[in-house]
Amino acid sequence: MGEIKEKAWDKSLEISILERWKNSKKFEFNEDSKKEIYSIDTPPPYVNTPIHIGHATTYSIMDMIARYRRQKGYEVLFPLGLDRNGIPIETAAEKRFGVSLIGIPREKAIEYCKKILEESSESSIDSFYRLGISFNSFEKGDRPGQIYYTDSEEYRILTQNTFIDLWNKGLIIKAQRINNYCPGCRTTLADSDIEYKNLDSTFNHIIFKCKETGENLIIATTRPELICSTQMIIFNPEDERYRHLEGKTAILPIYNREVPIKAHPQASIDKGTGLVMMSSFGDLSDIRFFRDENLEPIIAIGIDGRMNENAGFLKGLKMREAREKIIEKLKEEGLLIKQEKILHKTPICERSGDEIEFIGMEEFYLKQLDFIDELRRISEEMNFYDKSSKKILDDWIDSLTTDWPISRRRIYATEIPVWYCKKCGEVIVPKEKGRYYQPWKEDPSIEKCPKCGSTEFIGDTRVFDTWFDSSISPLYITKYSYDDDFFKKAYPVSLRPQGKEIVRTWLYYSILRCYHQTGKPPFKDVWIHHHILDPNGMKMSKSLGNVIDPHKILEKYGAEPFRLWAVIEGNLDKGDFSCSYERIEGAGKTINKLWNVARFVSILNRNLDESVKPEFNELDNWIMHEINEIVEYADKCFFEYDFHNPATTLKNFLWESFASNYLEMVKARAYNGDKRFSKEEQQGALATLNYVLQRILQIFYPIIPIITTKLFLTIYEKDPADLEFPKYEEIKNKLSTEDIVELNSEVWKYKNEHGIKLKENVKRLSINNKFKCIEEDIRSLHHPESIEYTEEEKIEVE
RNA sequence: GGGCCUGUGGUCUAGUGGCUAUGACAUCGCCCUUACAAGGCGAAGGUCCCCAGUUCGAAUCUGGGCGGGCCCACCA
Repeated sequence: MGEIKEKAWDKSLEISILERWKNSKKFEFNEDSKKEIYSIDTPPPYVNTPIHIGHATTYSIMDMIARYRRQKGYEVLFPLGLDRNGIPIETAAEKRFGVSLIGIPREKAIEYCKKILEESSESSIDSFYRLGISFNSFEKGDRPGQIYYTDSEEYRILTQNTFIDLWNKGLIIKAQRINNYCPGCRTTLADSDIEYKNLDSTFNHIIFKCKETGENLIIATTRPELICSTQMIIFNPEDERYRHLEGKTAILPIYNREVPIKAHPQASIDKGTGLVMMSSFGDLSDIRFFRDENLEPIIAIGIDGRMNENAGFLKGLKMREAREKIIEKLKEEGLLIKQEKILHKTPICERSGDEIEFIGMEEFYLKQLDFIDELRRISEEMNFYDKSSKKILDDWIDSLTTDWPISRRRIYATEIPVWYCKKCGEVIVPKEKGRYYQPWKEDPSIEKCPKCGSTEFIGDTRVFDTWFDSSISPLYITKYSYDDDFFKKAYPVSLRPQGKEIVRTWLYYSILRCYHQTGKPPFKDVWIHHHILDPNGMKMSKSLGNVIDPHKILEKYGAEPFRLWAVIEGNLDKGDFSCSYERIEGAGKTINKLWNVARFVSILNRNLDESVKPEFNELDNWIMHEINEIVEYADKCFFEYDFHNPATTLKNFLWESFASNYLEMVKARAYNGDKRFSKEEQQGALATLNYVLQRILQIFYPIIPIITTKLFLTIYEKDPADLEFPKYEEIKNKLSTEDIVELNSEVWKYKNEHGIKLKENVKRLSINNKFKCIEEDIRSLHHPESIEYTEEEKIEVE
């Protein structure tokens, strides 16, 4: 038994515990353990950006999950992965070194990316350490539980292996399709890479001619540069104004090409002039329209983002320039009769912010539309926390309309392991798995083309979409294709914790990819968290400049007030909540209260006498009963990833029931300075204090592990990490919390109103006879000259 | 345009049919009480967004309206 010396908890005390964890390797994953595995597929944070408050919060909660599961006897797999592939790394390198990675030798470009990765130092790892996150390891390596990089050879090999599998199963298609294309990143994008933004645009009213009647047809469009690729003019079938045009022909201005006019419900009567030019392609709806109507697209924008020969005099211009030029020309010729400013929901690239174009290109696709029913079925097998989050996934699956384009014309990512025969164009995918392929700089491992016998090949220069990598993290951490025995034990992964905003990417793609590889769902449980907002309830974003750096919070308050705040403030799987410095500070008060309660108990423990058998009274039974109710409640909630409600309950218990009421009433008995109590009664008080305190510390341990470890080690010389989660014990009690609180409150109120000091006497106390069993405790706290017991519930003080 | 969520004292929040609506922060008053003044006790503060309905009874259920948020979508 040790005694707590420091008068208050201070964040400087955190370091010794953090060091202890680091040095003891306590949380390392033991592959040989006989325990059931509980695995967590942590979201790999991007390495070149420091973690923000949302990361700090959600990783803290993941840590609570991991620690609780260890208390419950699981072997917990809790690795940290770092995402190091993709466009953000390239962009960072371009910015840092002032170069464009496109157009320079690829080796050089990769070198720049590696340099920026080295420089980015992994400050996030230090933040996780300071938050007390109990990852299995803080060292990089290939053993289960160690830190992994998504750009490591092992990870990239796994990505390529899965591609080879998919290719062999016929699930990869190479096809020329219309794609989302980002002119800034110069690559094809999936629908999930796109967001919509309200941008200013101009509605241009332009004169077309009807060939048969010679009348002017006024058409409003935001994309005049696409007149050259227009293949049809439509109006709504209900639109009286244009019904006579059905089946007639329109003549495009400037280009003088003839296109049919047709009634079609996609045109709405009250938009623009009611006449719409259908171009290839102004937006996604056009793509569907051309497909449905069997129209031949005229592609006018090239992969360099410039107009091509189909645009005639606009050839070579960028889209914006072309728009200006054609507007000028239309004005000159008197064909532009009106311009109005509108806000237009414009598809833009999530990464670069450039406006998306729709361009036909040959890309690799992973089939997904054929599997939608299966994906829905295996999604049913996973438990969602909170349940309502599953709808985000269902909605996304329902809205899929195309297969997943997985090839990107970029540099720093996993290479697509494909070569082409120079002579006949045959696609060559390597047979051998387990090697890292870089087709842009090496030859395939075959001598000659199986089709034409040619010996000359050309490697594909493209890479995979970053999600094609990160979607197999559940396979990687369970050593899929590297260690079959381990994989069998560890897959499916127990938990996927992730943000709601990447349900359509990370979660969805993980389900798709793992389904293709294993036929099974990747996870047992999915915990979807919402967002931490700024103090004004606004989304935090770099552009708004309202991002709160967790380093500042850690420096000011330390990890523990922050961690407690993260679960007290709200239920992150039920909704967003705001970050607030005052509340974090407020949580610090509870940390300090816990410290002092424990300190007080540790001081009272000087009176402990193991040789005396403790005798418990109804006050002791009451508080022991109460803490056991919380043990049971917390166990149930923690199991379902709810830390908020038990933390709130336990916090109130600590302040009210335990500190303000039980401790105050039992002080005299625990000291027993004037020997009013028997030795057995005194030991009953001390045993109860320690019983309750240990349980409080153990329930709080997953949430605030640093202070609870410190206290437990000092007072009880045990590490709570080595202890099981406390078991519920049934303790019969006669008195309730309401009884005790009401009694004390009435007396305190009376004394307060009558200017009587707390240790002074009151004349008479009239209380229900149920309190008789704790008479001495009541006497020693309130000092009544006489006590009357009645049948009434009413409490009277005089 | 569609879907989901949401509206409770100054601020945040609990509360899915029942006594006088929970708690925290902030405010005010009193108090050094053998741990904690980063504490204790107490007080003040609310038309539970609005309207209508169901019910003996509505913050809670239903319909409508207003406000806020998020996601999705083919508006030229």
